[in-house]
Amino acid sequence: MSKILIVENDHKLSNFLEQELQYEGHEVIVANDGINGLTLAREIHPDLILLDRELPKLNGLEVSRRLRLKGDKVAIILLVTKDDIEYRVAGLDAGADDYIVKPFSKEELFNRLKANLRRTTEEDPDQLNFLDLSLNRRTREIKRGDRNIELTATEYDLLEYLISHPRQVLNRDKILEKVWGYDFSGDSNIIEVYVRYLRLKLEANKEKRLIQTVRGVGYVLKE
Amino acid sequence: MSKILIVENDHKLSNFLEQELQYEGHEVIVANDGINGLTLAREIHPDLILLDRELPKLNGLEVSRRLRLKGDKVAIILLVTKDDIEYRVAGLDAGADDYIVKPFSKEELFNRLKANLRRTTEEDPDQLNFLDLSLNRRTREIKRGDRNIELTATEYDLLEYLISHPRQVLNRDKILEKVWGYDFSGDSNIIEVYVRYLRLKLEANKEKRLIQTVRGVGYVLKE
DNA sequence: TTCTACAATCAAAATTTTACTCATAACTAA
DNA sequence: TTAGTTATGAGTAAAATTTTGATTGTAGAA
Repeated sequence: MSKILIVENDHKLSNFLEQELQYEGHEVIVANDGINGLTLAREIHPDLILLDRELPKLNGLEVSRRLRLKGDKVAIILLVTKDDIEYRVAGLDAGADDYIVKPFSKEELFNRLKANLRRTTEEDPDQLNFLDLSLNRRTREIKRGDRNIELTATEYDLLEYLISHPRQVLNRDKILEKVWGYDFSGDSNIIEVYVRYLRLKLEANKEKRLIQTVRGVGYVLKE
Repeated sequence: MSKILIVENDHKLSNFLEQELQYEGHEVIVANDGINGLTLAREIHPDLILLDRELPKLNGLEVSRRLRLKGDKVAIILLVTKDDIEYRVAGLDAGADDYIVKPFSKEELFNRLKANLRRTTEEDPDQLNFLDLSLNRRTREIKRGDRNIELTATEYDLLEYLISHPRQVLNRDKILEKVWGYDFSGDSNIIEVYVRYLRLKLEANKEKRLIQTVRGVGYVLKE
C-alpha cells in the first residue's frame, strides 16, 4: 500500500486513476493544478506522483523541477501526450523518473507504477499488515490503527499465524499444530478462549471485528 | 491454445484476425455486432475478447460494461481508432483491460494478446468457477457475480462437490457418500433440503437456476 | 521462602447457529 | 388420474461457539 498523489486537471482521467489505484489498495490524493500539486506534495510526502505535463497555473515540468530543487526524492511519473515528444527528455531532465504516453492501458500504468514504487518503498519482510492491524516480527509490536496493543506470548503466536495467512480460513487442527504444537486435537476450547482474548484486545475501542468465526471449520482474518 | 472471441463488423479485419489467430493455434469465434458478441461471450466463455469500439446494435463499451456487470472476468481488449481518444479512458472505465489503436501491426496484436492472456490463464487451483458462480477452497468464499454468499459447513460441502463436477449428473448415493459420509443412516430427504437451502441462497437475487434436478437420479450443476 | 501478578488452561453455563426430521404441498411422467 | 418424486415450511434436537469463572503454574518481588 502506497500513498500516491495524482496531479491532473482532466477530471475523467483523474477519477478513473483514483478509483483504480484505490481498488489496488493505495491511498490516493488528487490535485487539479500545478500549484496545488506542489503544495500537496510537500505536505503529505507521497510515495509517488502521477504528474500531468500540461497543467493550469504551473506545468508538470516546473512542479517536478521545484520538488527536486528542494531535495525531494519522491518517484515522479510524467503523463505526456504523443505530441509532447520534445518534453519527454525535458521531463527526465527536470527530475521525473519515468513517463507514460497518454492514452495508456491499465496494464501499462500498473507496470510503470510497480517498477517505480519498488525503487522507493523497500518492503520490510518482518512487517505484517492487514488493514489497520499491524504486527512486527522483529519488535513484536502490535498496532491497531495507531493504538499500541500488548499481547502475551500465546496471543502473539496466534495473531502472527492469522496475519500471515490473511483471508485464508484456518482450521482448528492447523491452529493447534502451529500455535500450540499439538499433533492431535483434544477436546479443549483453548483456541476459542485465545480468540476471545485477542478479540477483546483488538476491538477494545469498538473497532471492526477482524477475526471471523467460520462455523464448523475455524477462524479467518478478514474484514 | 485459447478461446478467442472477435467482435468486429469490418469483415476484412475480422477475417484477417481470425486467420492469424487460428494460425497461432487459437480457437476463434467471430461475431459481427454487439448483441451477437454479448450473447456469444455469455454462451461460450472465451478466454479473451477482441472488441471493436464501434459496432452495430450495441457498441463495444456497452458490451464490456454489461459483461462486467454480470461478474464476467474475461480479458477484454478494445479496438479503437486514432480518433477515439476520448473513448479510451471510458473503455478502461467500462471494464476493458487494454486497447489497441487501429491500424495495428501483427506484432503489436500478439504482444497485447499474450500479455492479457497470461493474466487470466494464471490459474489458482483453489479457485473453482462455474459461469458466474465461484468458490475458493482457501478462503471458502462463495460468489455469484460479485455478490458474496454465506454458506454453512454442510451447504459449502455440497456446493463444493457440485462445482467440482460441473455438468455431471450426481446421483443421491454419491452425494450422500461425499457430503455426509458412507455411514449415514436412515432414509431422509436431507439432500433435497440442502439443495433447497443452496438454491435459496444462490438465487436470492433472481439469478438463473444452476442446480438442476434430474428426476429419478439426482442433481447437476448446469445452466 | 512466601507473595503477587499474570498467563495458561480447564470446565461449565449461556447463547447462537446448524443439522436434521417430518408432514404436506407441488410437480412430473406414464 | 395417479403413483412416485421432489419441494417446501416449520419445528426441534444437537452442535458449535462464546462467555464466564475457577484452577494451576510460574516468574519476579519482597
